[in-house]
Amino acid sequence: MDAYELLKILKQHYPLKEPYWWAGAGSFEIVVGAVLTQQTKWENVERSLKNLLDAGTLELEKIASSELYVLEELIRPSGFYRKKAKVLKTLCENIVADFGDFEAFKQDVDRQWLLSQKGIGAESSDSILNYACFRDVLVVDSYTNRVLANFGYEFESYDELQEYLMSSLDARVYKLYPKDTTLAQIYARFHGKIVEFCKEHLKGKNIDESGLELLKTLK
DNA sequence: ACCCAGGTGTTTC
DNA sequence: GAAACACATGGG
Repeated sequence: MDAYELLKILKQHYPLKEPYWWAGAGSFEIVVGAVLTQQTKWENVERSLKNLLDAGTLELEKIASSELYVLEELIRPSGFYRKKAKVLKTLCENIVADFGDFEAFKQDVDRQWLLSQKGIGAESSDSILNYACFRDVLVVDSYTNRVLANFGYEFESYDELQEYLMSSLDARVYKLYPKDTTLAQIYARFHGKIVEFCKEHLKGKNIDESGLELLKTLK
Protein backbone atom coordinates (compact mmCIF):
# COMPACT_ATOMS: atom_id res chain seq x y z
CA MET A 1 0.00 0.00 0.00
CA ASP A 2 1.14 3.49 -0.71
CA ALA A 3 -0.71 6.77 -0.69
CA TYR A 4 -1.06 6.78 -4.46
CA GLU A 5 -2.95 3.48 -4.40
CA LEU A 6 -5.08 4.67 -1.49
CA LEU A 7 -5.96 7.83 -3.37
CA LYS A 8 -6.96 5.84 -6.42
CA ILE A 9 -9.35 3.64 -4.42
CA LEU A 10 -10.89 6.56 -2.55
CA LYS A 11 -11.23 8.60 -5.70
CA GLN A 12 -13.20 5.81 -7.27
CA HIS A 13 -15.66 5.57 -4.36
CA TYR A 14 -15.76 9.14 -3.14
CA PRO A 15 -16.16 11.54 -6.05
CA LEU A 16 -16.43 15.02 -4.52
CA LYS A 17 -18.87 17.71 -5.54
CA GLU A 18 -16.83 20.64 -4.28
CA PRO A 19 -13.64 21.12 -6.36
CA TYR A 20 -11.58 21.54 -3.18
CA TRP A 21 -13.95 19.45 -1.04
CA TRP A 22 -14.24 22.07 1.74
CA ALA A 23 -17.16 24.39 0.94
CA GLY A 24 -16.01 27.98 0.63
CA ALA A 25 -12.40 27.06 -0.16
CA GLY A 26 -10.31 30.17 -0.71
CA SER A 27 -12.49 32.31 1.55
CA PHE A 28 -12.14 33.69 5.06
CA GLU A 29 -14.80 31.25 6.18
CA ILE A 30 -12.19 28.49 6.07
CA VAL A 31 -10.16 30.18 8.78
CA VAL A 32 -13.21 30.24 11.04
CA GLY A 33 -14.21 26.69 10.14
CA ALA A 34 -10.71 25.38 10.80
CA VAL A 35 -10.90 26.60 14.40
CA LEU A 36 -14.52 25.66 15.03
CA THR A 37 -14.14 22.11 13.74
CA GLN A 38 -11.42 21.22 16.24
CA GLN A 39 -12.64 18.03 17.96
CA THR A 40 -16.17 18.82 16.81
CA LYS A 41 -18.70 17.43 14.37
CA TRP A 42 -19.08 19.47 11.21
CA GLU A 43 -22.87 19.73 11.60
CA ASN A 44 -22.31 21.72 14.79
CA VAL A 45 -19.79 23.94 13.03
CA GLU A 46 -22.39 24.71 10.37
CA ARG A 47 -24.80 26.01 12.99
CA SER A 48 -22.15 28.36 14.27
CA LEU A 49 -21.21 29.50 10.77
CA LYS A 50 -24.86 30.22 10.03
CA ASN A 51 -25.18 32.22 13.27
CA LEU A 52 -22.12 34.26 12.30
CA LEU A 53 -23.44 34.80 8.79
CA ASP A 54 -26.90 35.83 9.97
CA ALA A 55 -25.32 38.26 12.42
CA GLY A 56 -23.17 39.71 9.62
CA THR A 57 -20.09 38.68 11.58
CA LEU A 58 -18.50 36.19 9.20
CA GLU A 59 -15.78 38.62 8.18
CA LEU A 60 -12.22 39.17 9.36
CA GLU A 61 -12.67 42.74 10.58
CA LYS A 62 -16.01 41.98 12.22
CA ILE A 63 -14.65 39.13 14.31
CA ALA A 64 -11.56 41.13 15.21
CA SER A 65 -13.75 43.91 16.61
CA SER A 66 -16.49 41.75 18.16
CA GLU A 67 -17.19 41.67 21.86
CA LEU A 68 -16.04 38.33 23.23
CA TYR A 69 -19.37 37.47 24.84
CA VAL A 70 -21.22 38.12 21.55
CA LEU A 71 -18.85 35.84 19.69
CA GLU A 72 -19.22 33.18 22.37
CA GLU A 73 -22.98 33.03 21.92
CA LEU A 74 -22.78 32.89 18.13
CA ILE A 75 -20.36 29.96 18.08
CA ARG A 76 -21.80 28.13 21.06
CA PRO A 77 -23.17 25.17 19.03
CA SER A 78 -19.68 24.04 18.04
CA GLY A 79 -18.46 23.39 21.56
CA PHE A 80 -15.44 24.64 23.56
CA TYR A 81 -17.06 27.95 22.76
CA ARG A 82 -15.31 30.14 25.32
CA LYS A 83 -11.92 28.90 24.26
CA LYS A 84 -12.67 29.06 20.52
CA ALA A 85 -14.18 32.55 20.74
CA LYS A 86 -10.98 33.82 22.35
CA VAL A 87 -8.83 32.00 19.80
CA LEU A 88 -10.83 33.37 16.86
CA LYS A 89 -10.89 36.93 18.07
CA THR A 90 -7.18 37.00 18.85
CA LEU A 91 -6.33 35.31 15.55
CA CYS A 92 -8.36 37.82 13.57
CA GLU A 93 -6.88 40.77 15.47
CA ASN A 94 -3.41 39.44 14.68
CA ILE A 95 -4.22 38.90 11.00
CA VAL A 96 -5.37 42.51 10.74
CA ALA A 97 -2.35 43.76 12.67
CA ASP A 98 0.26 41.73 10.76
CA PHE A 99 -1.22 41.52 7.23
CA GLY A 100 -3.87 44.20 6.96
CA ASP A 101 -6.60 42.27 5.22
CA PHE A 102 -7.55 38.72 4.31
CA GLU A 103 -6.17 38.86 0.75
CA ALA A 104 -2.74 39.91 1.99
CA PHE A 105 -2.91 37.22 4.65
CA LYS A 106 -3.68 34.59 2.00
CA GLN A 107 -0.74 35.72 -0.03
CA ASP A 108 1.87 36.13 2.70
CA VAL A 109 1.10 33.92 5.69
CA ASP A 110 3.29 30.91 6.42
CA ARG A 111 3.07 27.85 8.64
CA GLN A 112 5.31 29.32 11.30
CA TRP A 113 3.13 32.39 11.74
CA LEU A 114 0.02 30.22 12.08
CA LEU A 115 1.65 27.84 14.55
CA SER A 116 2.67 30.78 16.73
CA GLN A 117 -1.00 31.67 17.24
CA LYS A 118 -2.67 30.45 20.43
CA GLY A 119 -5.10 27.65 19.72
CA ILE A 120 -3.78 27.01 16.20
CA GLY A 121 -1.88 23.75 15.95
CA ALA A 122 -0.51 21.72 13.06
CA GLU A 123 -3.81 20.57 11.60
CA SER A 124 -5.54 23.94 11.80
CA SER A 125 -2.48 25.62 10.27
CA ASP A 126 -2.38 23.19 7.40
CA SER A 127 -6.14 23.39 6.86
CA ILE A 128 -5.84 27.15 6.51
CA LEU A 129 -2.78 26.88 4.26
CA ASN A 130 -4.38 24.37 1.93
CA TYR A 131 -8.09 25.21 1.93
CA ALA A 132 -7.92 28.97 2.37
CA CYS A 133 -4.57 29.77 0.72
CA PHE A 134 -4.35 26.91 -1.81
CA ARG A 135 -0.82 25.99 -0.77
CA ASP A 136 0.71 22.61 -1.59
CA VAL A 137 0.13 21.17 1.88
CA LEU A 138 -1.63 17.93 2.72
CA VAL A 139 -3.77 18.09 5.84
CA VAL A 140 -3.62 15.01 8.03
CA ASP A 141 -5.84 14.28 11.02
CA SER A 142 -6.94 11.57 13.42
CA TYR A 143 -8.91 9.96 10.59
CA THR A 144 -5.84 9.75 8.38
CA ASN A 145 -3.94 8.26 11.28
CA ARG A 146 -6.55 5.57 11.88
CA VAL A 147 -6.81 4.62 8.21
CA LEU A 148 -3.04 4.26 7.95
CA ALA A 149 -2.96 2.36 11.25
CA ASN A 150 -5.25 -0.15 9.61
CA PHE A 151 -2.42 -0.97 7.22
CA GLY A 152 -0.01 -1.40 10.12
CA TYR A 153 1.61 2.02 9.83
CA GLU A 154 2.63 3.79 13.02
CA PHE A 155 3.83 7.38 13.09
CA GLU A 156 5.61 9.28 15.83
CA SER A 157 4.00 12.59 15.05
CA TYR A 158 1.72 14.64 12.85
CA ASP A 159 4.67 15.86 10.81
CA GLU A 160 6.00 12.38 10.22
CA LEU A 161 2.66 11.12 8.93
CA GLN A 162 2.32 14.17 6.71
CA GLU A 163 5.85 13.77 5.34
CA TYR A 164 5.21 10.15 4.53
CA LEU A 165 1.98 10.80 2.65
CA MET A 166 3.18 13.85 0.77
CA SER A 167 6.36 12.16 -0.35
CA SER A 168 4.50 9.10 -1.58
CA LEU A 169 2.11 11.14 -3.72
CA ASP A 170 4.40 11.60 -6.70
CA ALA A 171 3.90 12.79 -10.27
CA ARG A 172 1.61 9.85 -11.04
CA VAL A 173 -1.30 11.51 -9.24
CA TYR A 174 -1.58 14.26 -11.85
CA LYS A 175 -2.61 11.67 -14.42
CA LEU A 176 -5.68 10.78 -12.35
CA TYR A 177 -7.10 14.28 -12.69
CA PRO A 178 -7.92 16.75 -15.46
CA LYS A 179 -4.93 18.63 -16.87
CA ASP A 180 -5.43 21.91 -15.05
CA THR A 181 -5.65 20.31 -11.60
CA THR A 182 -3.09 21.67 -9.16
CA LEU A 183 -1.17 19.75 -6.52
CA ALA A 184 -2.88 21.84 -3.84
CA GLN A 185 -6.23 20.69 -5.21
CA ILE A 186 -5.17 17.06 -5.30
CA TYR A 187 -4.07 17.28 -1.66
CA ALA A 188 -7.32 19.00 -0.75
CA ARG A 189 -9.40 16.30 -2.36
CA PHE A 190 -7.31 13.47 -0.94
CA HIS A 191 -7.84 14.66 2.61
CA GLY A 192 -11.52 15.22 1.87
CA LYS A 193 -11.93 11.70 0.58
CA ILE A 194 -10.34 10.27 3.70
CA VAL A 195 -12.77 12.26 5.84
CA GLU A 196 -15.76 11.13 3.77
CA PHE A 197 -14.59 7.53 3.95
CA CYS A 198 -14.18 7.72 7.74
CA LYS A 199 -17.52 9.40 8.32
CA GLU A 200 -19.11 6.44 6.62
CA HIS A 201 -16.99 3.55 7.83
CA LEU A 202 -15.18 4.49 11.03
CA LYS A 203 -16.83 3.31 14.24
CA GLY A 204 -14.83 4.55 17.21
CA LYS A 205 -11.30 3.32 16.55
CA ASN A 206 -12.23 0.64 14.05
CA ILE A 207 -13.19 0.55 10.41
CA ASP A 208 -16.40 -1.38 9.77
CA GLU A 209 -16.75 -4.46 7.58
CA SER A 210 -17.66 -2.76 4.31
CA GLY A 211 -14.89 -0.20 4.84
CA LEU A 212 -12.32 -2.95 5.34
CA GLU A 213 -13.66 -4.65 2.24
CA LEU A 214 -12.98 -1.52 0.26
CA LEU A 215 -9.45 -1.12 1.63
CA LYS A 216 -8.65 -4.79 1.21
CA THR A 217 -8.36 -4.33 -2.54
CA LEU A 218 -5.04 -2.59 -2.03
CA LYS A 219 -3.69 -4.38 0.98
C1' DA B 1 -26.66 7.22 30.35
C1' DC B 2 -22.69 6.85 28.01
C1' DC B 3 -19.49 7.78 23.83
C1' DC B 4 -17.79 10.27 20.33
C1' DA B 5 -16.27 14.28 17.16
C1' DG B 6 -12.13 17.11 10.72
C1' DG B 7 -7.50 19.49 18.21
C1' DT B 8 -4.79 22.26 21.27
C1' DG B 9 -2.72 23.91 25.57
C1' DT B 10 -1.62 22.96 30.34
C1' DT B 11 -0.55 20.11 34.15
C1' DT B 12 1.57 16.16 36.10
C1' DC B 13 4.34 12.22 36.78
C1' DG C 1 8.80 13.86 27.20
C1' DA C 2 4.83 10.94 27.49
C1' DA C 3 0.37 10.66 29.65
C1' DA C 4 -3.69 12.67 31.66
C1' DC C 5 -6.70 16.35 31.80
C1' DA C 6 -9.60 20.52 30.44
C1' DC C 7 -12.24 22.58 27.17
C1' DA C 8 -18.42 21.82 25.71
C1' DT C 9 -22.09 21.08 22.38
C1' DG C 10 -25.30 17.93 20.00
C1' DG C 11 -26.31 13.49 17.94
C1' DG C 12 -26.21 8.35 18.08
